[in-house]
Amino acid sequence: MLFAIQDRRVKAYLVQLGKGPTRGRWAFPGGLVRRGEMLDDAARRELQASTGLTDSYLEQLFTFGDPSRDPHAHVVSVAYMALIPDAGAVAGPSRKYAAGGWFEVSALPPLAYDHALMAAYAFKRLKSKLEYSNIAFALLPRVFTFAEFEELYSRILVRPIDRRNFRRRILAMGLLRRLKETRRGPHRPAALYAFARQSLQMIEML
Amino acid sequence: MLFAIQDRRVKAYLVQLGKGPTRGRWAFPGGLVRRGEMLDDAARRELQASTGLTDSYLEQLFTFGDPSRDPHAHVVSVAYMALIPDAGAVAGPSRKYAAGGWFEVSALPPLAYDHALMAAYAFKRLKSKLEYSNIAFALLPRVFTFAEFEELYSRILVRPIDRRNFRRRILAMGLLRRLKETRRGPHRPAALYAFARQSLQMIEML
DNA sequence: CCAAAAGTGTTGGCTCTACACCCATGA
DNA sequence: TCATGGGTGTAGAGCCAACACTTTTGG
Repeated sequence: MLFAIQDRRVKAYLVQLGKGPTRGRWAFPGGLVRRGEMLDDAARRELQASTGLTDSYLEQLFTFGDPSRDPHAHVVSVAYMALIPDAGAVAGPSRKYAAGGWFEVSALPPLAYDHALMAAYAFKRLKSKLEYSNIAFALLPRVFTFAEFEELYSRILVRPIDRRNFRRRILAMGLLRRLKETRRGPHRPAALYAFARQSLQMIEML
Repeated sequence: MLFAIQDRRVKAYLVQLGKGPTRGRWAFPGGLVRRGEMLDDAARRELQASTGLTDSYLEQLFTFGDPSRDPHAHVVSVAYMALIPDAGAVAGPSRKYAAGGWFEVSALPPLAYDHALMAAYAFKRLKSKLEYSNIAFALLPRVFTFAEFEELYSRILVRPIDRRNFRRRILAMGLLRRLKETRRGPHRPAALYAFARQSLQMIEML
């Protein structure tokens, strides 16, 4: 399950299934683990195959094993969540799928199998991890303004955030590094920030 | 992976493997999912087979799929954690295992496969869940004194707890119901408590 | 000079922590 | 009456939430 921010919205990448009874339905990309392969490696390989992405934050979520979840056979799926900073980096679906595209997580189309359940699970995890880790680093570009950072939080947590209190807390926490440069635009220039660490660290946050 | 409190210590139930190259090593009980079986059902069935337990809190933890974790074959294991209030309720190991017993989690014997990793993972999860849910209900009998409740927390969190502050917070939270009865002993009788809910609920706690 | 987004402080209430003594009972 | 564990209150500090105006720039 791949997520990214696009047009200031939280979006998920879905593929359209090409054949079989689920033909035409949308779903998260996935595939089979190979014999002798690590689960994480299999997840990375499938992600690369369906989107072209080679580097991204990847995390095991949950394992779904209801025998009726796939009408074909008893399939056990180990769900992974991947996060990327730029939805545009996705190459497009592999030949395996009829189409691929980004959908707002609050308005996903009907999904095949039990993927709606998976999506709910993933989004819940993302939300809670945002509150006690620096996981946002995986969803933002290397360098960003504080406003972008703040909006990410308000979008994922689905609640308004007090700018002043939020800024104070985050900066006191040392989560971000302030850069010397600013971003110039049609209005007052904004200071640029980067994450102090580009790897996951747990923190007491909100 | 089964955990319980015994003699005021946090303990895990281990079985001794009977045959094969891992003969004599201790491990968590486990087994194969049957075709057409739900994962949770399989976990319950294996728990029942190795301990006789039919009811207990059960939660999926994580899926371990390193192909080298089992020298025999590429086995993917979906780890579950079970919690019970009374270590004495375990019937003893099934014929499948040579022996079974309870071990303090801080002093486990060397474990087969990657089970030490699993144990660390489970204990970490238990610790953190204790802080933001009422999961303790699964580790305590129906009725208990506040001292027992408090000791559970200090044992699992591995830190001392201020009795007065802790009591105030927990009671204010409405997590417990105070019963009319008291437990009489060689000293001042202790008020008895029960959980307000006997099912998992998430709460902002500590 | 206007529009738009960036940036900044203070106060009151509340919560948390630190801390030590009295109580009830059985032996 | 003594030993043992059960039960309770308060004050000071720190934290958090609420709240609106000024600054900087480009057009």
